[in-house]
Amino acid sequence: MTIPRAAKTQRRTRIQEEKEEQILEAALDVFSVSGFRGSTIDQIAEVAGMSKPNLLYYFRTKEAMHRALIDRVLFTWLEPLRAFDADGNPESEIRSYIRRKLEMARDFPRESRLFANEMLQGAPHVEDELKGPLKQLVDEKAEVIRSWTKAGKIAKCDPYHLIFSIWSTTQHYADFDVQVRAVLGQEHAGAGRFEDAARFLEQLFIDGLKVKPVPSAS
Amino acid sequence: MTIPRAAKTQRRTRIQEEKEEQILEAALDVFSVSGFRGSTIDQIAEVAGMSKPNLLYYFRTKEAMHRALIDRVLFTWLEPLRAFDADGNPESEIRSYIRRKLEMARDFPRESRLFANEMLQGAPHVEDELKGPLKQLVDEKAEVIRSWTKAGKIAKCDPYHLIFSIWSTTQHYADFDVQVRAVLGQEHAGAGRFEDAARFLEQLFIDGLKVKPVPSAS
DNA sequence: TGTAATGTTTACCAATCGGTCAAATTATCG
DNA sequence: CGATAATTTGACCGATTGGTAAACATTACA
Repeated sequence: MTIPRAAKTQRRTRIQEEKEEQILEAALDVFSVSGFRGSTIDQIAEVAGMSKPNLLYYFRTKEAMHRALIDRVLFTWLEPLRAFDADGNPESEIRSYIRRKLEMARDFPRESRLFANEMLQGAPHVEDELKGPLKQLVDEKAEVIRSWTKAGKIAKCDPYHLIFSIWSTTQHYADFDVQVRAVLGQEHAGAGRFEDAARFLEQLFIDGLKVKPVPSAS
Repeated sequence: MTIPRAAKTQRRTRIQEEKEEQILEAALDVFSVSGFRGSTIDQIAEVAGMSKPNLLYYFRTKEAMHRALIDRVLFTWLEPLRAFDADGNPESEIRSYIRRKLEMARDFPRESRLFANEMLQGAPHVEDELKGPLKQLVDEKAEVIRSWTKAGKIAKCDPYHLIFSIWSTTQHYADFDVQVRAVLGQEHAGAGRFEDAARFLEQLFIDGLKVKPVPSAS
């Protein structure tokens, strides 16, 4: 037998793991910038440093590569939300969630852009994951937040939109990095930018969610 | 003379205006979903309901079409920020800025996605506009906000990151519309979604920016 | 109306696209 | 070692890409 396609093998060899890793790494580079339609196998092959047919030996189609990449990244991407603890102190939980999301935007901007690209295109490849596992996780955490508002631990607010606003503000620093850099210019460049953003967002969300004193008569 | 290209004409005819409008409308449809690289002239031609060479009669290249589209959209897109009034009441200015941005995300989601796509790709076609006119406008408005914080009218905060967070939270509802829909599901669907988002964001930013009472001794 | 400028389309081009194939090369293991 | 399976690649395929040439159709206007 000449072609026992890598995907069909029972045990994955050392070479398979290495090469698949190498390919997905390159694919992340390319897909995260140009999206699915705008990326070509040749680009990925060049970045990966291997021939195009070699890529297609490990992933049968461009779509299979994209699929595998999204699946792998989606799990780790939701890690911070999963860590959200119902029993913790609301203020510190929200604070550390923002921190973690912001760190991910800083340390894994390509992953953030990969998803952003997918969303912009209407999520043709991941709509099921959104409506399934993602929605389920968010529903669960939204319930936690709602219990906090009902207990008077934080201000009354829509938990879903709270989550959306944390997602958007933090991921903005990865997805719109060019714009952020252009607007801030050289004067605010460097490592300080991350700390500035963290400080601002923590202040905004913590103060914005503090329980308001009931206005007394007069 | 056989080919006095439309672009070279001094006076624009009625047909030129109509067709260019028609083309840019279709281009917005396509570019906003697939980005520059992922979009094809054929797609745009089909949406516009005209032949490919006919498009290229009005815009010499795909890049020229994209360029013209961005230029036209960029101006109106910054309108809400331009309306930001230094002499107004801080709270109501911020509130109405959020409102306006959110309305734009609702009414012009394609324009929002067009920019998002461009940013994700590293803004290869608009970096100059970002570093020039955009930065200048933001610098100006940031100074207004800074004067408000110094006067004690709103809480001390970084004005740039405040603007970023308003941009990201509002545009999120256009750019990540699929995700928002998937997570909220049917129960929160419909027109109410917009009002929910507006209520949440106004609360978050207004309360988050209220001046904090100086903690007195003990 | 005539005619010159403007607008539109069919046919086409070279380059690139996703993907295949068979031959060549390398790793694995008895 | 030998042989079998796993890996890699150059050559290639039909379809699609951005764009052109030139013939054809329509409009504007004297």
